[in-house]
Amino acid sequence: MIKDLKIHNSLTRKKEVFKPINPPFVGLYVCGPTVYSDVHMGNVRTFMSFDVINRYLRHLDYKVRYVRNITDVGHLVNDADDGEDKIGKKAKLENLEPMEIVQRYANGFHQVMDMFNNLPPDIEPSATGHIVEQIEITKKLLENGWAYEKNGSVYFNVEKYNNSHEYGVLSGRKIEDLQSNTRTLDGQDDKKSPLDFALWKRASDEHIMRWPSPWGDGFPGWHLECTVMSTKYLGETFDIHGGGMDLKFPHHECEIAQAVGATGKPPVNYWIHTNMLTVNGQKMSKSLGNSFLPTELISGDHEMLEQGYSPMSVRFFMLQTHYSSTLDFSNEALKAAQKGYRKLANGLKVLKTLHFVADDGVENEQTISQINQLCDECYRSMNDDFNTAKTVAQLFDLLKKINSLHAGQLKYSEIGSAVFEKMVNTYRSFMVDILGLKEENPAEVDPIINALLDIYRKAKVEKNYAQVDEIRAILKSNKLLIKDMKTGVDWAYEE
RNA sequence: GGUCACGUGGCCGAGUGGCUAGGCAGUGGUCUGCAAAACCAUUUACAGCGGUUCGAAUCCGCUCGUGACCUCCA
Repeated sequence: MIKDLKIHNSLTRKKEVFKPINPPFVGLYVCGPTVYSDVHMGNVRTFMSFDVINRYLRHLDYKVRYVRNITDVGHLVNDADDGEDKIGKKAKLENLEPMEIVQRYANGFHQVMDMFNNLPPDIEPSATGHIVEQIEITKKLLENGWAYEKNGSVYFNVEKYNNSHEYGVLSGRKIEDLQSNTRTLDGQDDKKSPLDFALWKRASDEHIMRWPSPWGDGFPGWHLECTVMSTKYLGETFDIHGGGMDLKFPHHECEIAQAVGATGKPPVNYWIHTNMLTVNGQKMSKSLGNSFLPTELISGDHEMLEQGYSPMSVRFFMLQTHYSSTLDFSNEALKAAQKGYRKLANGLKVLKTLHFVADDGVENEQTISQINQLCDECYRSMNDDFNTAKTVAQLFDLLKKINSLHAGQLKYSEIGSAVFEKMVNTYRSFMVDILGLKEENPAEVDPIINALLDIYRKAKVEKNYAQVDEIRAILKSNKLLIKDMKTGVDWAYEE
């Protein structure tokens, strides 16, 4: 297996050969959702990108520990001293316990992840489950002199940190620029500098989510949870940390500062940031009101959608683009993706019926080397910073060979059994295991279709074309096609 | 305003110094009772201007345009 994986490291802004700290083990941490509302398709894109990364690392036989958190406290609506917690706010609005909100949206999130065929993480820790650890690291940062307490809140002293370390390494920012550009927000009197961020916040009397601490009742700051949970389960320095590009600053920058402040070590070797999903060129976000929910996309029940699109079509749509590029949503692009996915899925279906049999074909060196190259290129593409778009292109080319075999245009003996097996295995493992594109339609329809096909065959032999056309129409109305080939009759998903 | 990306054919999107990306749509062909599917072939490109180079979509500069981050955000 070709195993020279390169990853674009956001920290160095370069493509680097991936070297795990402790092979074959790999630690992968991805910032999960804040469960105060439904996840939208933009969120889904990020988690899907990391799903493929996780799947590919496993395919390369790395022993991955994939940690993706659930943020259930500490994420504030704004940065003011009396800033409301997102979950607490929603709980008040709906008159529910905060943990009911958390449970509801966490459940929804899991359903969506499952629907798009994302593998679950190995550990899914929550912020509220790690309050003790967050208090401990806050104490440590106070001890080390990187933090200060004011009125029951504890803040990280960014300017002091920047004197001996580089705050802004990840996002490429200079503290002077930040200082001159930071907008003045109301109610930040407790902070020495607007750049400082909260490690621990004092809870006002009406604040629901609160825990006792050495500084009084309060709750942890948002950035702290990821530092605590990533290092707890993956070590003080671990391999890969991922998230959406919009988390680069300030969230991930703060994580680095906290971790370095607490342990003296950089927390992460490779940072991976995925790009945004856009709608008409603009970032999909709840505040802009241009976001689709997964359910809306699938049902087509949204004013901007002309029709519904199946989860696997959407997955394919996203994988046709590199994770680091923006991807724009449009009905045209989605329709094209739906057809493309069906075509690939039909390949998966065809594969089940293909078995190598020695026939009268003559070994064809050119075809053989072509197939070998395509298979190798699948690995090379994925090794090149998880280039799924390029990998998909190889799969389409492999599919042509598979379809040629199926239709009798290419003979088995032209490629030989070894190459045949390689082709079949490569196609299947890249489609199913690595890209996570499974067959969407239930296989249980098979016996009924086969019975219809028997009648169809008989009608064709008897030249009863009226009945032939009728059967085609019946299947077509169920979005299935009949394929007449030299080698026989088969069915396929309509494209 | 600061920082950083991006601008590829009808649409979506890879590529990043010389070698066909791919998908969708279109056109021609093979096959077929007719189709469809499948396969084969094929048309429309690298925002503009200048520079480096034997050679640039790819590197450099400028111009124009779009976006992201700088505030919660995947």
